[in-house]
Amino acid sequence: MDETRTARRQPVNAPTGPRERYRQQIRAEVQEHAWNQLAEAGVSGLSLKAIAKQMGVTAPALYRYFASRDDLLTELILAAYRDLAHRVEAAAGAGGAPHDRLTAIGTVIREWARANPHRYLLLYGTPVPGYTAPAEATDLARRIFAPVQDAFSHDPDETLRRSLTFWTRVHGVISLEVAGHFTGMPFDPARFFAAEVRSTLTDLP
Amino acid sequence: MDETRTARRQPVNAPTGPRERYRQQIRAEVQEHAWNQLAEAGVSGLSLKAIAKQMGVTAPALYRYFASRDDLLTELILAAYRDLAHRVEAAAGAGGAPHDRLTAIGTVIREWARANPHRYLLLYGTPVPGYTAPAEATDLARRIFAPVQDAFSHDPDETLRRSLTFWTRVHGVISLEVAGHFTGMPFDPARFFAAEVRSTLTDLP
DNA sequence: AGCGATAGTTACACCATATAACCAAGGTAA
DNA sequence: TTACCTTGGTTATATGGTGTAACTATCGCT
Repeated sequence: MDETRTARRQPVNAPTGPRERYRQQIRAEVQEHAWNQLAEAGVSGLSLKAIAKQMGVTAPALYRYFASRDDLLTELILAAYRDLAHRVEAAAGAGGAPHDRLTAIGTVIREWARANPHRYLLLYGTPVPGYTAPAEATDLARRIFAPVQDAFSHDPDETLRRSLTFWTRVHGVISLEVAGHFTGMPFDPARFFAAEVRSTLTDLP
Repeated sequence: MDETRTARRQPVNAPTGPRERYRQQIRAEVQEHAWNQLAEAGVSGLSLKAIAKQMGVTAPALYRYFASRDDLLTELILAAYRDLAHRVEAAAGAGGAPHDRLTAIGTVIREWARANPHRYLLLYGTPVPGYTAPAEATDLARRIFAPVQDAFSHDPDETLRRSLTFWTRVHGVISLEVAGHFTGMPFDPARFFAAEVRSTLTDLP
């Protein structure tokens, strides 16, 4: 292996040439189109061929950038996890009393889910058939859950139970809402969600 | 139209000849195989061709029984709704105090969901892309929700709020559990679910 | 200036849905 | 009982998806 020659001029982990820049740009463009397809046709409607057509290239060309359709899907999932994790951490990091932080966390999750229903359902909805999440996905899932646990850390014996309660209740409302199971029902999901978070926090000391 | 001739001997709405019996039998057999495929490969792995192969016929033959893959899926969804509706109604119909009925309802839903995760996620998970539920589906969904509302009917002003709270909390735990989001976490989902139902009922007078 | 890696192409194998046209058989009625 | 015709099955085909192989052109780099 003559890696030494390249390694001498480049720190190996930063392969940033014009080619690599172009590559990342194409990858980003593919993911952009993929999100649109996902929003319109769902995960089963995600088609590399259709994306290729929209980009004006043939389908096999995209296999230079993503090993498979599942590979693209994995990257989309990881990107969604990262996005949500950042927002949750930002909401929690703003400080304040634990209950205020939790309210902020719940709010930011719901708003993110409403803005990107397909993204939320991609993470917490029906799992894809034989797909197994990569390690980074579970790491990110933990990072999203961690601020909740942190806010309940004053009583270590009850931290997990309270965190789970908060999570499952928040998810219960959001998932049914973004899946459209509230349509036609005479109530305001936003008010209901706020009330649910509030009552959860007062019931969980 | 010469419908009069056939209508004279048969009451039209009961077409029960040898042909019709065979037809229903084949339809049932297809749905049987479909459930297995659904359990193994998810909704996107449901393949008419594969079912046909398992049944020893060619794929186009099945189009005599189901107009399309979506049509088959619709029937599966309706069958799942009917099954769950029957069980919930049975659990609620057993009588007892409202809180006992609600506990029975929650338990039966969770057990049904754990026994048929794909069925539960088919009803309450990520909705299929362009698919719109038929009227009977929404009717059945209401029938499942009705016993909950009935158990909270003592205070009409609060019935909907309490019913929604019960539903979203039950769904929050079950959906995350059957989607596998609890795997690796150090707690017992059954105990947690029971505690969540109990605390919900004591918090909702 | 020229070498070599890389992005794109076409061609193909495979699988899926769905339709059309055709054939065989079984139920039904005279 | 026989003749009809409805119905279930077939093959052939159009369409569209994933993914691989082989080839070509071009662009970056030395």
